[in-house]
Amino acid sequence: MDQFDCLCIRLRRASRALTRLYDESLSETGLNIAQLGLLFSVWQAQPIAIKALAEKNQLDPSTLGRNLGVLERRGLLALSAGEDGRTRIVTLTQTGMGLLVRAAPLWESAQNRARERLTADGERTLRALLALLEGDEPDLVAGSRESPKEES
Amino acid sequence: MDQFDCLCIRLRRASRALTRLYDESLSETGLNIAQLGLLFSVWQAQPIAIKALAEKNQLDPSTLGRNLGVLERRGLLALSAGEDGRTRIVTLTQTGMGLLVRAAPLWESAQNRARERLTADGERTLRALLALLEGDEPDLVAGSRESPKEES
DNA sequence: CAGAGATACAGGTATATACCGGTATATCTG
DNA sequence: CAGATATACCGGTATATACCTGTATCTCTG
Repeated sequence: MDQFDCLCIRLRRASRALTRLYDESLSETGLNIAQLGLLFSVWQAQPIAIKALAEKNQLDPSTLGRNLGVLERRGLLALSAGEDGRTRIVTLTQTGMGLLVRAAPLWESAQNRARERLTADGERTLRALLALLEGDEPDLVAGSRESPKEES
Repeated sequence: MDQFDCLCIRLRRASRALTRLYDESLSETGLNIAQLGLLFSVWQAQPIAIKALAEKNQLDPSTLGRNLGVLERRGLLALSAGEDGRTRIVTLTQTGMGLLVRAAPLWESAQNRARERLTADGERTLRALLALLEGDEPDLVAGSRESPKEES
């Protein structure tokens, strides 16, 4: 029972290690992988309210709100009032889009380094397992890539 | 290219989700899964210096130091000076040991819930993949459980 | 043994993360 | 339409995480 043998602890440990790997690749952009993922997510979904973006990313809305604040202060995205007066609408700025483009090859390099640590087969399985853990539709082992849209 | 298709982002998302699952099970103990893992790790390795414990857990030493501080303030573990005047030695207190014992069944319940989301086969593969990501010896696919000791 | 270098930690700063409670706005109901 | 309820967000609080810098201690070298 080395290291607790706790799935969660192991997943957290792997998550930290992998985060360090990606963050290192991204360092020259001043972004970490969490921020890059958020920028990308906004780009995909904009304009989008905080709540919806939080669901899409499985993040607590208040957590997401603060994370967005960091990126807004750097001028990478904009928060504006929605038609529904309660909501705040997130969009990417030109600066944010530019940084996203500039970060892309660095991200790819990190992704490749990560892949080197996984066999191709292992990677496919990992994706399926992560989907399970994330609570997606149990797509397991299926290599079906083009799910047209998440029901969000 | 749903959701960035970034291994790191997906791993982080899964880590958050799984953490919430375990934390929920542990809530009545006032511990989260990170703290429980730390207590367990101390129990296994005590007496141990912060640096060594950090390596064992693949945590930044300063991060670990602060995390230990939280548990020390709750009286769950003790920090004392080592023979080497630079080091601080961590040991579990009686209270800490008691809480560890009390938390065990709750942790097991969480672990079982986590397993329900994974097939048994998937779990074995996940472990192997996590080992890869964590940089352990590439044990992949081997079901060998009893590795006598980590080289730490 | 004295000074140089290495090591272990503490603390500053910043971000990520979650929960809870408060406020503003929207929607529903009588 | 007024009051009740629901929703979206914000800010407080706490913890997790990492990097960088400073300080104390140890070790090595001349």
